[in-house]
Amino acid sequence: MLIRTPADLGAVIRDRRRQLKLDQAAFAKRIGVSRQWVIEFERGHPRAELGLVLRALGALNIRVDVGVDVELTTRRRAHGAVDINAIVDKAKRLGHDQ
Amino acid sequence: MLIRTPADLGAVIRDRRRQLKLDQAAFAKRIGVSRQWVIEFERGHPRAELGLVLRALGALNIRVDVGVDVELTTRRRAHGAVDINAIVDKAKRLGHDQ
DNA sequence: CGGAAATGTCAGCGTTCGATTACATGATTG
DNA sequence: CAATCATGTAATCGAACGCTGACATTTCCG
Repeated sequence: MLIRTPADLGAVIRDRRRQLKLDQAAFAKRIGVSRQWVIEFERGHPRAELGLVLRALGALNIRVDVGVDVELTTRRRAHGAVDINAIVDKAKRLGHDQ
Repeated sequence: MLIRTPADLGAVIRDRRRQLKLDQAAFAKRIGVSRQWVIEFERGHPRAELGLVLRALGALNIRVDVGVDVELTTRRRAHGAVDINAIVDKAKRLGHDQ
């Protein structure tokens, strides 16, 4: 999923956390933050600390990829799958904006 | 590129900023932070605010993608784009597990 | 229904962010 | 060399983070 805002990330994490059947307390403990933090972050807190965010993502096995727009930064996927995503992404971009 | 730590992100941004021939001051101004912030962030500051980080990435036209390992979670796009990704992802998922 | 579990809210508190300002070092170039 | 620009360092300071702990609310089953 394409991330644009902190709220996007919060939603992703919440979904994933539930998918893994973790409650906020267990999740918080696992990444070493308070339950409060989880609540605020899932709500899209824009000032959450980067390090904690990355820990949270890692704990849920969520991959973070960054790459420049069109050229360069070819990405490979975790499992030797098709790179159809790359193709699709490129197509979408050309068809839309930026 | 796969992001694991704040330092990874700092490096990406620094590279990209230079690629675009922006100095720290101009870059900082563009995203509405102090030059100090840029310095610390490029150095890998782990407690940088998520919102500012995303703004910085956006200002440099760096995409941020997140996704679960093999299975994936998402649907829900920011702007009405094709959901081919979802389809592809689902297909991949069916082929693998869960 | 009733109670437990999960989630959300509130209020204090120490710590630290990020802005600001000023100066120091580095690199480039005339 | 000297001037200029880019980058790094330092110190102050208000604002906000994230933690703790207690309570409220919602959700979920027996």
